[in-house]
Amino acid sequence: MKEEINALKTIDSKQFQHDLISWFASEHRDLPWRENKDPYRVWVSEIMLQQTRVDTVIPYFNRFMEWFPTLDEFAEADEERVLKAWEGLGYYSRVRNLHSAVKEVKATYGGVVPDTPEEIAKLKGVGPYTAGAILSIAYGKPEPAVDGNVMRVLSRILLIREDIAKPKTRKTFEVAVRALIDHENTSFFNQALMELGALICTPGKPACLLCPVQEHCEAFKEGVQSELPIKIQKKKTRTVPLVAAILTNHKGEFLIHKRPSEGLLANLWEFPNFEIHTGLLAKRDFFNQELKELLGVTSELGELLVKIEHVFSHLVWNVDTFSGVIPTEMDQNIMKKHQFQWVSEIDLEQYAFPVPYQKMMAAFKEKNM
DNA sequence: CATCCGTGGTG
DNA sequence: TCACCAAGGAT
Repeated sequence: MKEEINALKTIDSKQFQHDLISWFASEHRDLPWRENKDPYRVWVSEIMLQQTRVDTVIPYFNRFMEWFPTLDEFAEADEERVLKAWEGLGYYSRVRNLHSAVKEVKATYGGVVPDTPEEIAKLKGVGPYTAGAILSIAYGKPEPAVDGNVMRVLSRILLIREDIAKPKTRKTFEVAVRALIDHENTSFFNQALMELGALICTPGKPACLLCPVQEHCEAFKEGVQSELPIKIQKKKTRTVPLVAAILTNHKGEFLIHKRPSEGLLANLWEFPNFEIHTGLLAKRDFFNQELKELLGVTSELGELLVKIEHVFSHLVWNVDTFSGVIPTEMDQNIMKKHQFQWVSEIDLEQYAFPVPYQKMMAAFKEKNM
């Protein structure tokens, strides 16, 4: 059963384009990635903005462009620096995929971001939204860039009641955008839809009285704007108990561990920690049992340093964190094999740590001050 | 298609 | 306090 978008038959698309783009031209925010149309800058900004607020992205984007001003320079950057640029932003596979894709662009396309849907869609981390965003914003191609904003805005304007949580629903909105998009200004049109969603047509109570396309909006006519979009999703987060320790040696160096290359927080660094799968032992004893089994050494742990609860999108960590020392020498081969390193306090700054471990270190420094 | 993948802001 | 969210993509 194919849903039909009835409102597409009656909407005045030319007038809609004009009202929307005129509003955007005068009311848009001055954001750093809007300084020019450099496809590389557009690309980086779109990846950063995935599931992430504008205010959060701005400082990261500015620093990223200082560190890696051009596509070529980013392609040559080393992995550790790349992860450091993303530290704290979350969804770290975004930047690993971006780095991989940029290297691909340099190698295959001479450093020029491709401008066709077929080529750009092949790049790692570039899905339907990002492909459309780069093509329309940087290259003026009439491609839809359907994100959460666009689905919310158009679900109201066109009275589309499909569940936007379902993957196939995006296709319905792509059809709508193709029917409405201004071929003379694809960049402003797509950005304006998103800007409208961010500033006026917001999730809770949209500011319809300020809306430049109010007269085109079916939901406003019916007074049902707050009921749209339809979105049903379930949420079941499991809680994972962990025990962690900030461990130092006689030189005052810290023991850190590089996480696996796949899965949660891939390739980032952490302090030694273990998931608790038995309640039989005291947490401190459990930690030492696991550490002994893994690295062949025993730590001397102090009192509990801090309890940390960290909420991810799909799970919760409960981490009991200790501080302690490892008084004995450790086998270099075992350390290397399991991706452990001793690093000085100064050198810790070179490594990318996810937020929960930053909290642990903050507590450690507070206590030892 | 459902699940995995971060973080900080908000009512 | 807590559910919901914010310019999604990979598997």
